[in-house]
Amino acid sequence: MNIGDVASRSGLPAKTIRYYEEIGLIQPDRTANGYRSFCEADLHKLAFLGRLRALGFSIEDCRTLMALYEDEARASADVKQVAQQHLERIEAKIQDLEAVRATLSELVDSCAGDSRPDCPILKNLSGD
Amino acid sequence: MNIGDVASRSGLPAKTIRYYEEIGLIQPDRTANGYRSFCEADLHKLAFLGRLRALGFSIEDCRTLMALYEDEARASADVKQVAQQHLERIEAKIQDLEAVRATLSELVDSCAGDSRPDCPILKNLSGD
DNA sequence: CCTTGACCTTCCCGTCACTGGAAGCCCCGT
DNA sequence: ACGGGGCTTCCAGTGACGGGAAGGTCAAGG
Repeated sequence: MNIGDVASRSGLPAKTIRYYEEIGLIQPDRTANGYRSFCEADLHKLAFLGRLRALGFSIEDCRTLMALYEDEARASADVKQVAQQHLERIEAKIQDLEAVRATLSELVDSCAGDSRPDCPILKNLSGD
Repeated sequence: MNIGDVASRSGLPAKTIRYYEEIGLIQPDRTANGYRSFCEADLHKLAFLGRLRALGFSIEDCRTLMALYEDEARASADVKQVAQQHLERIEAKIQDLEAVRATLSELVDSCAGDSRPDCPILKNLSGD
């Protein structure tokens, strides 16, 4: 398979696949003409990476999880720990965003939103 | 005031303040020796920017809001629109993160997290 | 008067995970 | 033989800074 094939089959852009090779997440073969040559296992890995990234795992987490994925002697506890930590980061981020949403929501509601210049949003944010 | 003073009084790092000058958000004076010289209005603007950034507004939004803040003839509707759009982006992001949280949470719960290699997390994410 | 140390300046590189684009090779169909 | 699409590498840019180097400036202490 050429890169275009794995790109369409994995849903990842070709650019991203080249980048993943560059940083060592995958090691596709090369044909005589210099083209990358992907096997089914490569495709499988790329799909795996795509799902990890869609869940917001960092590239470093992906590297760790990929190593665990390929390690037949892994302990599931190691996988769980990475996922758990990521879950905690996600939950913290949700909390932050909810605080922002609450503040913004109040500000938006407090503003008439008409043609007059008086604006409680600016008033509040500029320090009263 | 030198940059160190406004940094500690605004809570923004000096690096950030220089950056804000570089991109035109503020225009502090200079003294004869080349040092930036900030007035109270500059400090006020920086505090304003700090609050906007803490709410997650982009620099471009900050630029717009700063212009509206300085425009005595603004319409509050323009301010409200910027805030409203940002609120919508925040809400969309919260939704995304909550979907991720739900998925991750299920995965984490499904994994025994012991010394054995069997891992529903990897199984699920690698495509069953 | 000299030095020390804290402050200031600019400049350049690094972050993270790509994305866009240029220049050039390769392969297939007509 | 040629045109068009796909492939290659390399370089630059993204957003919003942060780290650190090299060097100028200022106030206080010896």
